[in-house]
Amino acid sequence: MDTCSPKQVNTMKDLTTRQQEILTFIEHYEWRNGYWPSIREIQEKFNFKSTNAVMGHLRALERKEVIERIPGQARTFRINRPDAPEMNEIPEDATEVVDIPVMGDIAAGYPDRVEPAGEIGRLQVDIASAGYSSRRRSFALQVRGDSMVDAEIYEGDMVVIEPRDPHDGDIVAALIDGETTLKRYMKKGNEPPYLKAENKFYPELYPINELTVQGVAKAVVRSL
Amino acid sequence: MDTCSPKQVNTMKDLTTRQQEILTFIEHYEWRNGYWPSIREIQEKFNFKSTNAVMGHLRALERKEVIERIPGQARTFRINRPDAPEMNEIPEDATEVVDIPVMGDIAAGYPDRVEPAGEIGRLQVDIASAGYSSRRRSFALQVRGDSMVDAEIYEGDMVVIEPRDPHDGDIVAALIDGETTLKRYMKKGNEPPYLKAENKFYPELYPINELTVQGVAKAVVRSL
DNA sequence: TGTTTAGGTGAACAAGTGTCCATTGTCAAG
DNA sequence: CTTGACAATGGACACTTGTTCACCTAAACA
Repeated sequence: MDTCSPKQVNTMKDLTTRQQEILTFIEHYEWRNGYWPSIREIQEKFNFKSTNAVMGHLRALERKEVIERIPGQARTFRINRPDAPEMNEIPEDATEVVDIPVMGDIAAGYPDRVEPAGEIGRLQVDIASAGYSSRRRSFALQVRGDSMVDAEIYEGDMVVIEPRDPHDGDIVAALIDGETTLKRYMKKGNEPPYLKAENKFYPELYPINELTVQGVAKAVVRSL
Repeated sequence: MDTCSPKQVNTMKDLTTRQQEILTFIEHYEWRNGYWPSIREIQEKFNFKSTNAVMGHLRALERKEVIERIPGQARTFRINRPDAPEMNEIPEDATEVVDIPVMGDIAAGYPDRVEPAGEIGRLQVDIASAGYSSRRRSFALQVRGDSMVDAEIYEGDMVVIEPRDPHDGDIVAALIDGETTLKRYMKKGNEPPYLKAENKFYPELYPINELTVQGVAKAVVRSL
């Protein structure tokens, strides 16, 4: 796909060739090893004399929102792949399928406290059709409550959730009053974020803390 | 070696309950976060007062060849799952899964006359979650138009269609004016059946003949 | 000509993190 | 009773690793 065109045509966004190389290495490393590289491993791969060379590129990638990192913690990358194709442009290899556990009884806790046996089923959605970006981590929830009817999500729907930090406008799975419900995540500028129900009969605002948001909704599946 | 105790039946191999818990946590953590936990994060999760409690269990898991680790390196796990399903294949405990072609340009003809090459993608939904009843010949459609907004089905949604005779109240894929749209199939008693758009701005009734109805909608999938 | 941006060097620090030692306790098997 | 596997405490050490500060080069830009 990406042939070496003379122009500075980057695969995604406005990544520099170097930045793209770094990103590719990180992705490949994880693919091969199952865990992420350390800064110094990246340094070594590119024969940098200083770890700060790597740091600079990572900072750039973070600024361009291509990757996410947990400050101070080793080997913790997250890659934001905007390669989730639009509905109409499903690639040829779209048969790639992800197996998603349906966490039915999630209300009492967080996903990582839910026993695997707690699944009420499994949902299989191919990457393209569900807007899947990372093949791990995601799970599905069955919607309880009517807090999102104004966003056309109804009780009983299955929502594919990808655990990641939300951005303004995302629909998120939020733990409120011990129950996981869907809310719209709103964050304007430097103001504190808040959650908003898409139902005119619900209170507009909800309190939010670090533990509230469990993930971002990527797709809806409804049985008729 | 093998102490054939009558009880203590562990999920896999001969893992202790505690070891199984640790393993499960590690797997869950990675599945949720995309990277592996540190020793101290495991310690914290289980309220151990010492990291060495974790070390003991990890050593045991390594000895039993359930996990692998790279000595001295942070957050580098490998999990040997003898039952690990391939990325694309469906685990045994999953409900039956159907592979559905997404027929994008279906308006001009009937589903069974459409070439497989006409697919714009594939959708994989398991039977339970999509209310799938028959695995034959089903296909998916991307909704164009707003004829079903009052039934909470919107433009861009993917609808799983099962070709069969409709019953009263079913949502059907109907060929009207050379385009496939969704309509509600109505048949009361001995009266002739008719189709009804679930949009108050559309005409209520549509003509119907044998060839009009292409199938019955079984599920909706929507990307967010 | 000064300024910005990308890319990089070098060195040092501090927090994150894996590892190890010595000890305690429980419980089932021999 | 002894032995060994399992479980856990407590503290300490040293390597791994992310981070930062100061400084450099080159190209692009206005």
